[in-house]
Amino acid sequence: MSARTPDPDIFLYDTLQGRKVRFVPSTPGRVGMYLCGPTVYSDAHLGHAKKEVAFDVIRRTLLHFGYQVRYVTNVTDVGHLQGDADEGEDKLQARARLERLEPMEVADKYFWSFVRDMDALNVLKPSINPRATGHIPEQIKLIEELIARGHAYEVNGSVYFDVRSWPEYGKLSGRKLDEQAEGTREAVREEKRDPRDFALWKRAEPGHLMRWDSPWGVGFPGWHIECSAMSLKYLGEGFDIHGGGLDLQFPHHEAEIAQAEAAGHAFARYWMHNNMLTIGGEKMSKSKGNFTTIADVLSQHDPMVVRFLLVSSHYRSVTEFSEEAFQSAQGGYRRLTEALHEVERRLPTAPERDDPALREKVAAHVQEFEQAMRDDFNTPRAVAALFGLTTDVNAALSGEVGRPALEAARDAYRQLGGNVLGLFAEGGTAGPDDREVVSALMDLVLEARQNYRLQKQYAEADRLRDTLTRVGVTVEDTKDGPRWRR
RNA sequence: GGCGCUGUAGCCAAGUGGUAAGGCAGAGGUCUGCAAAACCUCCACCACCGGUUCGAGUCCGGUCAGCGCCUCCA
Repeated sequence: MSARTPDPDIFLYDTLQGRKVRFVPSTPGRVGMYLCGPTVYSDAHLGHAKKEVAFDVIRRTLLHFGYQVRYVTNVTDVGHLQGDADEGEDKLQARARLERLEPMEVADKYFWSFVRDMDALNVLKPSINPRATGHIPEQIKLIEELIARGHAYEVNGSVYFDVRSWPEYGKLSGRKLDEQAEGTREAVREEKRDPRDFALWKRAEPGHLMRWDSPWGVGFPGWHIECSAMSLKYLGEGFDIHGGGLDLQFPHHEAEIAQAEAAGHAFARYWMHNNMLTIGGEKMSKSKGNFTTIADVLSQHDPMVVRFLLVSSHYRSVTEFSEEAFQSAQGGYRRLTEALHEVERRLPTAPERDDPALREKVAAHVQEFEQAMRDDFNTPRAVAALFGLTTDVNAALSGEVGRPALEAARDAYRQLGGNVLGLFAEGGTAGPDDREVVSALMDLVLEARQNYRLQKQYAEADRLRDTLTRVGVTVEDTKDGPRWRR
């Protein structure tokens, strides 16, 4: 499947056009994707996980359908202020003071924390992972281009984008250029020609730690400019897909487009936005304080189950997170893995006989899955296809199944559930040595229990099983002998 | 207030006008020493009220409820 020609029939919802459109990359067979990454000043929460997994699945789907994908996602390690206008500390600096660290130590700490979370969730590493602080010259250059073209102006060492000079401002979010931005502080509003103008560069006040030289004096870049500069640098003019959270649509993405296009650069051709993750019906967010960090969740739950939960709803739908939803995901996920493991357990000793009926059913479910993913990456329908596959596979497994059909089933699980949805990462904290020891011990215990059972000493047999149950090991008696799992 | 989205079974969640996918939980059955897993069967007046249509969860209008963005937020 990896050598197939790129699939021409992928449809995705483009926020810019407000509808589902056929996806046609600018260069046949290749896709350039940019995703707005985290600001690394605190631990990532489940909302970030939803975004990262959503776009990871999109990337994996494109790979599955034969595209070569360059996936760029940034790290925002410049602390931005509370809005364009505020003075005082930025978020990184505030955190640094709290933790008695340098701002860049904070950035580094939470960057690596983010990397760990993503690894656990089986999110593929980005092709390129640029940091904002490493691209100050690129940002300055873009700002200079904007000034040269008359779309930006400098005031007191700060540079603002001139919204009124760019009529297309608002095209992504569908906002009219009526009066907005009432909340901007007076002092800064006076610097702006229009309250909706946004900062490209801010002069650094005396206490501000993160500062760089620029043509306009010592300062730091505005929030939006980094993404325009870095996406263009690594993906080129008119790259294919730009993604991010729905809450970034305005003003962040709107500003990104305006900056890039007003400077004369063709920008992203398709815009994709994931919806929010909610808890108790409300958006999980740092400012609301109703968040659960990824690390917290992973200390309690299997990361693959977390991923399964996220993938069980569509990326453009709100995902409700609750303990009950999680329990449900756990049950469903186990159903899939049990079937896959049974298929793989049988494979080495399977007869050569062909089972065309099962093979055809497997192929039909593969079709359903791919069709669902082609239709704006409809993961819930794709997951349903995996369950359909599982029902047919389990039914067949009640008898003897030949190797060709088992291989077809295994490939379906591995390629679709594994490669595309990313659900079957080989996790486990126990090292290979531990696993070997555990396996040997379990063989001994189960053998002992079988002896009790054969002698009808069920009390003893159950005592062994109960003890194992207490430590989280489930024992199952099957026609072929006992099995265990944890 | 402006713009936008959503309301589908106890819970989660799909749904391209033609008598409601899937999962979890639940009920009954098969299998089993008992269990577990698996399999079979059962389980929805699609928020409400109108309208369009031969036919609407799906289109249009209205009502109610909730949510998001407009300020940092994935």
